[in-house]
This record gives sequence, C-alpha cells and structure tokens, in this order.
Amino acid sequence: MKIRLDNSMLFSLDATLCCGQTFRWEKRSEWWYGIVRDTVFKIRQKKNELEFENTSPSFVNSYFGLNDDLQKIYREICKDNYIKQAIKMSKGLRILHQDPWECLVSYICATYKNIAAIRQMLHELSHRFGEKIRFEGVDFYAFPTSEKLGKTSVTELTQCGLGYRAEYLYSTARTIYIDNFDLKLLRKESYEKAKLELLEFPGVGAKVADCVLLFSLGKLEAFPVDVWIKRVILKYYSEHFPKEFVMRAFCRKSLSKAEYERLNCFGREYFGEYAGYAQEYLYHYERTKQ
DNA sequence: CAAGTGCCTTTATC
DNA sequence: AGATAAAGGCACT
Repeated sequence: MKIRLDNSMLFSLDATLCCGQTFRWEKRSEWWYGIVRDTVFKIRQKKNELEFENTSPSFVNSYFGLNDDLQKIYREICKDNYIKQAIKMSKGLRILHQDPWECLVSYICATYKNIAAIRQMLHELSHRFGEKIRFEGVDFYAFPTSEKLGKTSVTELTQCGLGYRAEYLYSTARTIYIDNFDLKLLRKESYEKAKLELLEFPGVGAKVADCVLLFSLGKLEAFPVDVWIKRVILKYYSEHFPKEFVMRAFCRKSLSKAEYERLNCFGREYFGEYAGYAQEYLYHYERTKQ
C-alpha cells in the first residue's frame, strides 16, 4: 500500500528512524522493518511516496506522526539561528507515536548507556522474552509484555546485559502487570500529572519520564535533557543563564535535580508548546554534525 | 592493541 | 537542600 505525501507534508523516514528516539527498527536494503505490538511491517520512502506492507494507512499516519503540522511546528520553534540550522539539517524528522510500554522500558534501560548498547539490550530482551513472529521467512520478536517481564526474575533480566537496571525494570514490570496499569490512559492527562505518575515507577527520573511523555504519550511540550542537550544549551544558549550556573553545570558530569529542572524549564518556555520537537532536532544535530 | 572515557541517569546516602 | 558515590558493560578512540 502507498501514501502520497504532498509538498506541505514534509517527512523523512530515515531521519525519523535514525535520530535516536526509537531503537528497534532495522534497515535492509531500502526497506525499514519494524515491530509494533504484535505486528511486523516494512516501509520505504521514495521521494513523495510512502510504501508499506502488512499495516494500514491509518496506523502509518498515526505512528509516524504524519498528522503533526510540521510547517507550523517549525514556525513555532524557530526562535534563533542555531535551531534553524538544526532543522535545516534534518528536514522532515517527526516525533513517533511509540507504544508507551515499550518506550518506558526502552528509556529505563537507556540510562547511562549509548545507543548501540541500548539496541543490544532491547534486542536481547525481545529475543528471550518476546513472541517470535515470522515475516518473509525471517524471525522477528515482539516486544515482551509487562506480564512476561514481571514473571521472570531479576537474574534473567540481568543476563540481558541490563546491569543495575534489571531491578528497576523488574519492579516496574511487576507493578504494571499486577495493577493492570494502562499507560495509554496517561495520554488523556496533562503533561504535569502524567509526569508525576511516571515518576512513581522505579528507574524513572525526570529525564526518562520526559522521553516517555514525548515519544509515546503525545506530550510535545516535554523537553528531555540528556548530556547532549545539556551541552547544546550550555554552549549555544548560555546567555539565558548566569555565568556561574553555566560554569558549574559544565564541569559536572551529571545534572542535579535542580539543574535538570532549570534546563528543562528553559527549553519549554523558550521553544514553546512544541519544545519536544526542538529538543529532537537539537539532539540529532549535535550528534551528527561534523 | 590496551586502557581510558563516555554513555539520551537514577537512587541511596550522607 | 545539595553534594557525592555507586551501579553493568559496551563502544569508541
């Protein structure tokens, strides 16, 4: 099946899947293969056309955020020359609407890891605990459910290379499974309320919560601050902070809670209701330029 | 090639 | 409140 993208509907499949917001997509020749919930599907882009198999146009529209008005978002977040450059570099990058459970697990695992390592952990988790799905003669693995992960053991999770994250994931999975907690319901809550609820889960701090809110719960105002974004703000937006604050934050390896709050609030106030989009463009730009 | 550094941080403990 | 340490292990240089 195909979707035509008219000129106003800026979209780059590659930028969207490569920018680091999602970890399990695989590119084989020109097709991208993905597993969302219990379905494997593939998709490719040819200029102004999206072609896909084994899924529906409405799912593609929703999952890839094709309903977001990118032109409007660019107008809103384009506050200065630096973000302008970042946007120019990754035109058509969109925030995905990921599955909240998979997203939550992904970012609990992501703390203090690089992207290659995160991919490996999630692959291992899926391979061991996810349902096998055959597609085009190849074995894929669905993302394991909270029930499945809540019923394993910390030891088995540790064997997936999770390290100290195994305990957090185990408790979170158990809570969600036993309480029958529906993460999707957080979509209806405000950003602040949904964030407070996410912070209750072990292994979820402000940064992880903001990622889940942005990448799976439709909170486009969320502005996750990781080490890259921290550097971007301190380097290119330092005039918005006292010199002393910038110096101190630069020297420290990790952010204190107060420092996180300060950078996070700056992002949301400065870039506005689509701050999350600004974050993703800045993040991707900082990591790929040069 | 070995060894060091860094990684989309959170939590526990002062 | 605010600082500090500890917690896998992989990837990159």
